Amino acid sequence: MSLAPIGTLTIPRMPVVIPLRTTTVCARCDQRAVSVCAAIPDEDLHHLAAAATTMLVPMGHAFIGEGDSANSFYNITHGTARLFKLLPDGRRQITGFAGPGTFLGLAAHDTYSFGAEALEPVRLCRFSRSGLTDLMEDFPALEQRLLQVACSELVMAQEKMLLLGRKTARERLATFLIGRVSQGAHCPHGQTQTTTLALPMSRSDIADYLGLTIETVSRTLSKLKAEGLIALPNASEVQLRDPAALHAIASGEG
Amino acid sequence: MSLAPIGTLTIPRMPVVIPLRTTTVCARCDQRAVSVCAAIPDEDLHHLAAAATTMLVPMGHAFIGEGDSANSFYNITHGTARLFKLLPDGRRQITGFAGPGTFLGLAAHDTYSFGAEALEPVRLCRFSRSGLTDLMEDFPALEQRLLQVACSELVMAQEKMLLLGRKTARERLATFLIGRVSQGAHCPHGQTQTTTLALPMSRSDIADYLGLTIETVSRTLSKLKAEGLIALPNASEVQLRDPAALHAIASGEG
DNA sequence: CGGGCTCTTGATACGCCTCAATGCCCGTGG
DNA sequence: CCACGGGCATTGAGGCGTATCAAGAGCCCG
Repeated sequence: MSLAPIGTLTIPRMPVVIPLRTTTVCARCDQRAVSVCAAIPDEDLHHLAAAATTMLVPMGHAFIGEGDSANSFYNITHGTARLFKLLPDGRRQITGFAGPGTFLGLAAHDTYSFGAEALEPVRLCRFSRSGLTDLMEDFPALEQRLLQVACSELVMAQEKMLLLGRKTARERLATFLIGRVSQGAHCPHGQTQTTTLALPMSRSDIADYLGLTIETVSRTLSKLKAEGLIALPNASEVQLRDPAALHAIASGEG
Repeated sequence: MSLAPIGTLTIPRMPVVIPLRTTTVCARCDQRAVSVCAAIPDEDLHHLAAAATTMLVPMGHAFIGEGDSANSFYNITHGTARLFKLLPDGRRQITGFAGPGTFLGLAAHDTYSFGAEALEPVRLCRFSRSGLTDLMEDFPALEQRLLQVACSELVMAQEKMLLLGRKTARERLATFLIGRVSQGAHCPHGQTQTTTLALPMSRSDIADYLGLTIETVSRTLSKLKAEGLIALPNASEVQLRDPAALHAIASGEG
């Protein structure tokens, strides 16, 4: 198997996705309500299931390669993936983290303009390009839904441009943390008043997401901690002690 | 009229668009072939014309306000506009320059997530939200076209994130110049071998587009000029003396 | 309990920003 | 037609924020 160096890590190249079974059960999918699949009415679910294939991607493995021909679309049902673009010398920009309910593949013409790797073990539904096209013809609501999704992505992309082009490291981290809350990254055992949220990604991922280095991410988080705005129980968890203040910083008023 | 300070300039707020006439002639529109309107067949053009209103926006004036309720969609037929987002303290990120054929308004939910101002005198077609919705119901091809446009915008947005997050000033300028070529910003009187392209935007606009300052933009252009990669006949024109080298720099190999 | 990893922290360097002055272009008015 | 003035662009000097280089701390897992 060929290996592609990503920072200090080597990520196995495709094909690495593991087909689980060809009969996908959409009726029992707990992500259907929040995903594009909600556009298909209950009585027609068998059409959807026929077009989809459930797959499992091991942690750390790629399932979309930047530049590969875009033959498939994906819908994540479990786990988180990082989406990214690379420069020839290895510089990486993570364009987003895709969690359950996320539809992937819109940002593609003939080839994918981004890569995708599983941050955690990822389960997803795969649709062939032709299969999805057929579905869209039969269910116009699906196409409307995809347009909504694309518009929503576009709004987030512009927000991200503002962050990368004009915000300071401190503002970027605050924006990232506040954004995680609205994305529903709450920690399962978060019981207290203060919002506890999970960071399934490494500092390196956060850095490449925010256009910074791991050192700056670490330093900035430490500073926010010293100021009492956040707490860091461990490297993969953050407690927001003062969400209002963080929000102010994120929007450029801090 | 209320004024909003943008840098050293004051931009008149809406309403500033000037309705030209209610009867829009789509059949004679020279932008139809390249715009979303191409999705409407010739024999149904009267439906399109009925839904559209032609408008003229004076140079420097705003026609979309960030945060305004998104009641309209626009299709630019002449001139160039800048699209941008602002931070409370005035920091600005220009997300894109919209030229003839560009469809505007996709990146909107209930309110616009960006502002738009005419860089040059701009002529555009305005569609009401309901009017466009009706058109999409009658002409599914229009919705497909909008989805294509959205996907294309998404690809460009991700490219821009890579630029803002990971490229140097030199690489950003090279990317900008090369990008202008493919956007067809060739100078009308560009007759020589070397590509001459027009820069209708100010250095300030370029800086806010690339996440830099005007000084860095100016310095970097001067350096590229000193190296013989470009020529600067005047402030609003650039000649690409070595497009190949610029392309290499833009993609991170320079 | 050790090895290897990520994360953190420190010292220094560099690229871009900020502040400031000069130059250029172009429209205006004498 | 040319002198003047204002705005934008260019160029220079210095400072700041983040990157880079380097070392140590914490954590996970065998």
